[in-house]
Amino acid sequence: MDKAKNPLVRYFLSHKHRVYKKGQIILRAYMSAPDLYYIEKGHVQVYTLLPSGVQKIYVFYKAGEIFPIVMAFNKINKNLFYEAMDDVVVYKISDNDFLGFVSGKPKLLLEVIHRIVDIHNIYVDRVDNLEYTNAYSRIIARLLFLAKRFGKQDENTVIIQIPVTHADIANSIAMTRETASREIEKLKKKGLVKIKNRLLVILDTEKLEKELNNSTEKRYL
Amino acid sequence: MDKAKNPLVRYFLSHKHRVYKKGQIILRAYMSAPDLYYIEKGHVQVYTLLPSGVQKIYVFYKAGEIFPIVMAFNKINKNLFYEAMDDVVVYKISDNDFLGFVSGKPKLLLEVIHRIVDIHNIYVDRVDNLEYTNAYSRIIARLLFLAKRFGKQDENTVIIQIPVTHADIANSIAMTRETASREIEKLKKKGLVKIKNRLLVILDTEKLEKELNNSTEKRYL
DNA sequence: CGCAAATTTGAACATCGTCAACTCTAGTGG
DNA sequence: CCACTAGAGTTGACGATGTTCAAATTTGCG
Repeated sequence: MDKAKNPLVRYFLSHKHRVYKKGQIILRAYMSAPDLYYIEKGHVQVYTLLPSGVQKIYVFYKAGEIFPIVMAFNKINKNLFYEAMDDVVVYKISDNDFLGFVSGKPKLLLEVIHRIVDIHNIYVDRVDNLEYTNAYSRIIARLLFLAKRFGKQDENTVIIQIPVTHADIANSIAMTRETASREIEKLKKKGLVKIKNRLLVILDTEKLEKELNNSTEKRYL
Repeated sequence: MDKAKNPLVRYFLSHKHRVYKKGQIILRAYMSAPDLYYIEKGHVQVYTLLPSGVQKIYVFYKAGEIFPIVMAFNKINKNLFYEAMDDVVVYKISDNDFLGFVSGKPKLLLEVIHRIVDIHNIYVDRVDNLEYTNAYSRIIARLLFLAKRFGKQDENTVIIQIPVTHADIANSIAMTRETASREIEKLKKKGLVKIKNRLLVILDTEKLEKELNNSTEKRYL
């Protein structure tokens, strides 16, 4: 997505920017038609808070993405928190401004479609992920997903460039922190992943994919 | 969605219709740009086949819906089967015809957005559903979802008007058929659901929602 | 009526959640 | 530069829950 040439992004960039620090809530969407944000820098996590105080994480967003773009076209409202995961810079516009800007413009509407489809693909992946019934497979699937979405090639390893804790991972795949910890430990011992500078590193993506297939053999093969 | 007034649906209807019987595969999407179908009558289930032969069900579609609309805008391809669940009538157009027809037309593009968002909402629900860690909650959440999407009010009960087996339900929420059976049995004994004409009937939606809250108390309250 | 599909049930076993205690790490301030 | 602290991660024991496999039973359709 070339920012300079993209009218939708340019429209966001023509507004005032805002800066958030790790842990700050950028948006709490509980009513309809919340403002829309373009992420210039950093990562944002979306979660709902269960009565227990446990976070149920839906998605991680990264620079270049717009949220919550689906809500601009949705009647359904959920009580969601959008929280900065590191230093974040966003540009904000109102739901009305956004709809006004794209309305009647086929090219922009097509871009909106593609952006919604991108987010939809993330959810399809989530469903695939959550359908694995054993914790080991779920963790591997999650790591492969994070690598695909946030990974940076570094020689023949992939560094997952997003500051996620074990708790974050666990909260996003219906698992406890302890189990996530234990399963990641297994992967470390097998030489499939490691930690470097507080970031997860996948040492061999192909091997990890094979491990995922093997781990589901009992049930699925 | 008023068919007579809807240009997109009218466009589908101007093509030849096709009829399928229960169990027939309408579409097998494994390459890009598959044809698009408008469902005039009946239900269609989408699944992938795991190496074991087990079905992993993604979605159930009903009359008035278009599939696979997201694929028209997607680079990602999955090996999906679209199978008739009962007598189905569809109208088919090619991916190219579809894109040609909507391109440059803001009103149609907006309708496409809304249709994609509707499907997206189903997946969001799926994720919510799968995040429940105990089988009982997962079953209840699934039944409430099916009731919302396929339910017909009948006095003060809701009949789920789609021919799903226990295996179908189980395959869509990462559970074995046996467990689904046992959990549904619990619900029957509690007088929350029953079977009528091979269809699931929810006797009291509010009570069932309360039951869902109670069943998650330990973990979430 | 008979068959195939769908469902039910039981018992043994594996997995994961729970709880509690402990260790490690990075960042803070003296 | 070190001590302190809060957050993050690790580990073990135990029990609850769901899977597995096998067998019996029910259901609906031709």
